Amino acid sequence: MARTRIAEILKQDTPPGTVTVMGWVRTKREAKSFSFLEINDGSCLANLQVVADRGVSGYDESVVAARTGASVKVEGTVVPSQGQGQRWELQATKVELLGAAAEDYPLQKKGHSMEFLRGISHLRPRSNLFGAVFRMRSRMAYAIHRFFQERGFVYVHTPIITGSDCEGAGEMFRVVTMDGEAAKSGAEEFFGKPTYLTVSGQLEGETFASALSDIYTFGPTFRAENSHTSRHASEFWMIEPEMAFCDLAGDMDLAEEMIRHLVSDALESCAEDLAFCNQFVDKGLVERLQLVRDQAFERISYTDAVELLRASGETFEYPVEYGLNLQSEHERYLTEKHFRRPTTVYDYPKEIKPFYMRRNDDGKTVAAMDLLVPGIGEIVGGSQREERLEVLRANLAEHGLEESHYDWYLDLRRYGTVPHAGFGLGFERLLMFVTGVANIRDVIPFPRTPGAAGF
RNA sequence: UCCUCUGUAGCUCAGCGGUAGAGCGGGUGGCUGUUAACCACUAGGUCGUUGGUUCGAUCCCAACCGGAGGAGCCA
Repeated sequence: MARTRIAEILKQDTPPGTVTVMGWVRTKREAKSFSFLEINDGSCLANLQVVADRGVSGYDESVVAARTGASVKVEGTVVPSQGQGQRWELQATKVELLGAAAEDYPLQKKGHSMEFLRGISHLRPRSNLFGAVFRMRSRMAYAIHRFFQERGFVYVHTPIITGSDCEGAGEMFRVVTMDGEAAKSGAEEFFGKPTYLTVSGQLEGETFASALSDIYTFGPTFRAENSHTSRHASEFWMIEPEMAFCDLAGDMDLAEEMIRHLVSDALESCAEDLAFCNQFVDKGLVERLQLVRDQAFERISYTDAVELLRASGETFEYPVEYGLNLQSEHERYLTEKHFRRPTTVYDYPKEIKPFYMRRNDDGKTVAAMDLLVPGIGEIVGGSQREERLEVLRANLAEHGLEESHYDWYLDLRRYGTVPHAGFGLGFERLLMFVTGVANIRDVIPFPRTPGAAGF
C-alpha cells in the first residue's frame, strides 16, 4: 500500500513526478469529459485536486461513483495547476474506489453547526476544523513532552485508579467491579478498599519529585462534577509538573515559560491549521497568540488584584472582597480589559485554598498561583507545597481532614523534606486557547460530559 | 445542583389557531479548467414525546426527554 501523503506533495517546490495518493473525497466537480476530485488524507488541512479525464482507467466504476466521503486510491503525475487556488494538482492515470460513501453521508460541503458535528463524533475529524484541531492537539502533546524533557524533567505515570478519597479537587468516580452485590456491601472491594478515578496526580507526583527532583505527569483525569459549561468535561487530560528545591517564584516562572513555549510552537508548526482557525473560528486568534509569545506576562498578588478590581469603577455582578474567590467576571476583567495579557495572580487567602499549599509568613495567605489567560480564564493552577510537617498537620486539622489518610504524604515531610512546588495545566483549556475553539467538547475526540458518553 | 434559551425536511432556518416553506445537501439531466461551481427538474417532513385547552394545534398550557448557554466548582 505504498502511498505519498498529500502534505508531502503540497510542500514540494518542484513536482514530485508520479505518485499514488489515498484519501477521502471532499468534493467532486464533474464535467462531460473529465472530473475534479478534491482528496484529503488528513495529513494536512489542504486538499489535493485530482484531474481525472474520462479516458482514465476505472473512470465509470470509480470517479463517477465516488461521492463526497468515499475513499479512493489515485495514481498519477503531479503537475502545476492550470487553475487558481492550488499550486499542484494530480493528473490521474488510474482511479480506484476503495470504499463508496452512501448518499446520506452527513458531512456536506457547507459549514455545519458545532452541535450537529458533536452528534457525529466518528465522522467529524473528516471536517476541516476538527482535522485542524486534532492535528494541533497531537502537536501540543508532543510540544509539552519536549518542553519538559529538554529541561531534564522525568515523566511519571501516576495511577489512574486511586485510593486517595479526599484530594479535595472535586467529586470522584467510584471504581467497582461488574458484580453489583459485592460493590454494595463493600465487603468484597476488588482492592480491599474503596477506589476512585484520579482527580489529580499531584500527591503522587510530589513523592517522585522528592526523589527525582523535577518530574511531570501527563494523563487523563476524571471529575464527577455535574457541570454544564463550555469549559468542563468529566474526562480530560492534565499536565502536572512538580519540582523539588523550588519556590512559588520558580513555579510561576516555569508556568509562564511553558505557556509561551507552547504558544510559540503552535505558531511555528501549526501555521496552516492556525490560519484556518483564525479565519473560521476566531478572527483575533493569531494576533492574540503572537502577543502572548512576545509580551511579558503580568503578575499581581491576590491582595493587589482585589484592590485593583475594587478601584476599577467597573460594576460586577458578584462582590469583590478580600477573602472571596475571584469570579470568572473578575478574572476576565483582569486579563481582557485591564492588563490585556496573560496574568498570574498569587498569594491567596489560606481559607479558599487546599490544605497542601504552603503557609506564607504573613499568616493569612498561602503560596498559591493561578495563571489566567484572556478568553479562557484559569489555565494553570499551582502552588508551593507545605514542606513543614507540623504546619502541614495543622493545615489538615484546619481543613477537617483525617491525618491517617495522609500517612505516606506526611512521610515525605518526615524523611528529608524539601521545599517544592508544582502546578496543573488543563490540556484542553490550553487547546481552546490555542485554537480559539469555544467549547471544550470540540477539542476532545470523544468528549465525556454529564449525561453524554457516546462512541 | 440552580437560572435562561431551544427542539419544524439529511443540514441551517422561516412560518402560522384551520394538518407546512426556503436555501443548502441528495437523485436525474444539461453545461463549464472547475474549486462553498452554475442551470433545470425531482424526491424527501407522524413540525421532540405524552397529556390538556379548543369545533380544530406544529402554533396556546403542563410535564417529560434531548440540545445549548451561564452560575457554582474547578483544569
